[in-house]
Amino acid sequence: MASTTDSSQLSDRSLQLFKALVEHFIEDGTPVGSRTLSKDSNMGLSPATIRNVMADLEDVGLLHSPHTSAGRIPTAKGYRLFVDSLLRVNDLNSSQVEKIARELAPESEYSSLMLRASSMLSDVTQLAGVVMLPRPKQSILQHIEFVALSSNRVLVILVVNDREVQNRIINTDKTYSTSELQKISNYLNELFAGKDLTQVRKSILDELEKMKEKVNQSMQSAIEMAQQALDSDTTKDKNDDLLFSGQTNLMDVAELGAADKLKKLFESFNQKRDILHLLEQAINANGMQIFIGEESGYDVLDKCSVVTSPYEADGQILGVLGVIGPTRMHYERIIPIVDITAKMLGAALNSKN
Amino acid sequence: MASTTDSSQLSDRSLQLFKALVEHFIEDGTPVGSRTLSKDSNMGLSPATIRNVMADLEDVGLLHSPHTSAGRIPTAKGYRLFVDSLLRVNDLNSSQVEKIARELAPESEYSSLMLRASSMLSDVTQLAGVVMLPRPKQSILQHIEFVALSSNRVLVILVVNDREVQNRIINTDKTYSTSELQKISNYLNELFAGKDLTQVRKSILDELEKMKEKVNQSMQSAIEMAQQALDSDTTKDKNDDLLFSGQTNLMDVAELGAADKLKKLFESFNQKRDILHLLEQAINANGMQIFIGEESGYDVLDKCSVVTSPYEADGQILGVLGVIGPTRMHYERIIPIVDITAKMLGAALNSKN
DNA sequence: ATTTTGCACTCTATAGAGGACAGTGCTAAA
DNA sequence: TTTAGCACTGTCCTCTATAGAGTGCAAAAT
Repeated sequence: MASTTDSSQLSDRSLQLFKALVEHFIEDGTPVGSRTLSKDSNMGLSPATIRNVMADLEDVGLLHSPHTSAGRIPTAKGYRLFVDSLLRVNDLNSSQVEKIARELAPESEYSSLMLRASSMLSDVTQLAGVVMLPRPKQSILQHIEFVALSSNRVLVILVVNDREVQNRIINTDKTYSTSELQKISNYLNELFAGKDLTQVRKSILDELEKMKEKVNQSMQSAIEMAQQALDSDTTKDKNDDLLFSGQTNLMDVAELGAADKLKKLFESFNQKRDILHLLEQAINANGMQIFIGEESGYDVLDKCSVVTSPYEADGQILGVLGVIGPTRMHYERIIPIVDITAKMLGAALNSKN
Repeated sequence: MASTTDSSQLSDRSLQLFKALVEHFIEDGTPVGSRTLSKDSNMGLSPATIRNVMADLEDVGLLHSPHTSAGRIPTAKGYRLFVDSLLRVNDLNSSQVEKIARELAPESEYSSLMLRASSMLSDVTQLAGVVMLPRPKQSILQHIEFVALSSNRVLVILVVNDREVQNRIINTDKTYSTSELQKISNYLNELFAGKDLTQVRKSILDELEKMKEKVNQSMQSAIEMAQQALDSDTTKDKNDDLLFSGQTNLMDVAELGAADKLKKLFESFNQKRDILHLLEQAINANGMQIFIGEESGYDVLDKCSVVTSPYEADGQILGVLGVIGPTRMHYERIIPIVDITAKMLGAALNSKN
């Protein structure tokens, strides 16, 4: 078999034709035949010649024929070559850039900013957008506060990592007054503010140990409440850090029209698990990342490509964002959009500090 | 025209046949013909007789023929009659009740409880579930707290209505120390805690007026910060009080298979607006409410029915929940499920106080 | 040696014809 | 009032024929 997987052995002409074919297919969605390509490529080659080249390209696994008398379409491997080596990315026109910049204006609120990024991605690409929220490696406790609710219930508010506010309700054995709670807050803040949550948890255990010796009623209840507060620490639900939007855009993509396929895709959006895994891979690779069809390793993304880019502020990678669409997408348009969105989101977050 | 819209003039026999027809259609999904119905209804009537009755039922607008030689299917009006007068609701088997009770155990956290209610609805009905969160008519400010962030930025935390925590970031003209902020918090809490937010806003304006006379620096900055804090009051995003789940269940409902129709439906789930309006109607009606097809007034819900029930705690109606599915659904099964879910959710919320 | 022409061949998509089928409405008989 | 009989109508399925697109290969042309 001459099917060496190495595409570098292909002639320039072959590659040029291949590129023309992929571009045509992305535009059209129908298999491309030799006659069409002959006209389309403008290289003064007859269909017969093109046929020979195409047969070669099929041998190396870049093309595939749905059936004998159809034209040819790119395989996943073909798309890979196209995207990696052949593609010439569009410049964004300035009105689009402006639109993105406007949507991601730094003055907007944090959570709505992320939401906006996602919906903007889906809007301008007409595909599904996704943003993976920053997941802090450490959780620095900045402030803890207790608010008395009705009988024996206390609302705990934690400010973590300079921005994130968590709250939960704990049940206490007695009813605390506002001033009591304030004393407790003050005490705990003095003790724990600025420390990492895991560290805080450890300290709490230590303190409880000490308690056994010198008994100090108010201090003790403070520590106990802190323990209860951090005990049920949800530290942000793992499922809450993925923001989808524009899924419905995928509903009129013909390739995914199998209904059953689309349903599975939507379900995996809801469960988030698979997509999360994929994006976690993407966050570790530096820079833009493109997963094409089967090669992502997830069946549900069979005929889909995912274009991702990490976004960063202060030189730190915070998360990933991207779009999900059919393998047959306008990469030359999508890629720069994802790229610039990531950069602008980073910039917006940067100016927040 | 003899097409008096009043169905009470129909004979018992007609109604009985009508009921049998609807039941058959709900089971089958295919138009029901006279022959089928003759066997199915077990009334010893020949197809010809049945045909006569069916023609009458069509005249009154309860049935409809897709084309000359198809059987008949119920119209929206037909479903209405069926649901209102003919339907005999199933008893729930105890294992299902148990499952619901387990899912809605009162010990679980508030927000996850609501989420669970929604996903449970979609799970047991295999349709789309929706829960409208309680939207308090008044917002009683219970506690206000300021936390210093980095340079000139202050995190404001509002506790409203005994449970709900809002937070936002404001920019200040100077950097406040923690103790300064605490003083301000204390001052404002004393002044405003327990009052309604709209009332608080008014008071702030009054106070600012007074300021002009007796100048008190610290008080002034406190009031100004409060103003800023409440100014950008999002008071909960209107779009955040609808929880959907199981939308994908609708994807294999054949009636909605028109793809385009399904897309529009999904889009209206995302925008939430229409569904919200519908549920707002449902909250005002007392008790269970069923919207059938076109009669809801929203095109997107063309071939859909929405079964809703308000849920209440402490004798107060808090919100609505329900399921969305094809008009051709098993009402006798769905209705009691929605009903009991609403009751159990209410009970779970009740025991929270 | 490469490219092109010519040609037989293959597969798909589309349209039309025909029949099976389901169900109707109407008339006349029970 | 109900039923039987019957002609009629629309849908759906299957079969067939045909046009069209595209291929691969062999032989001719460059």
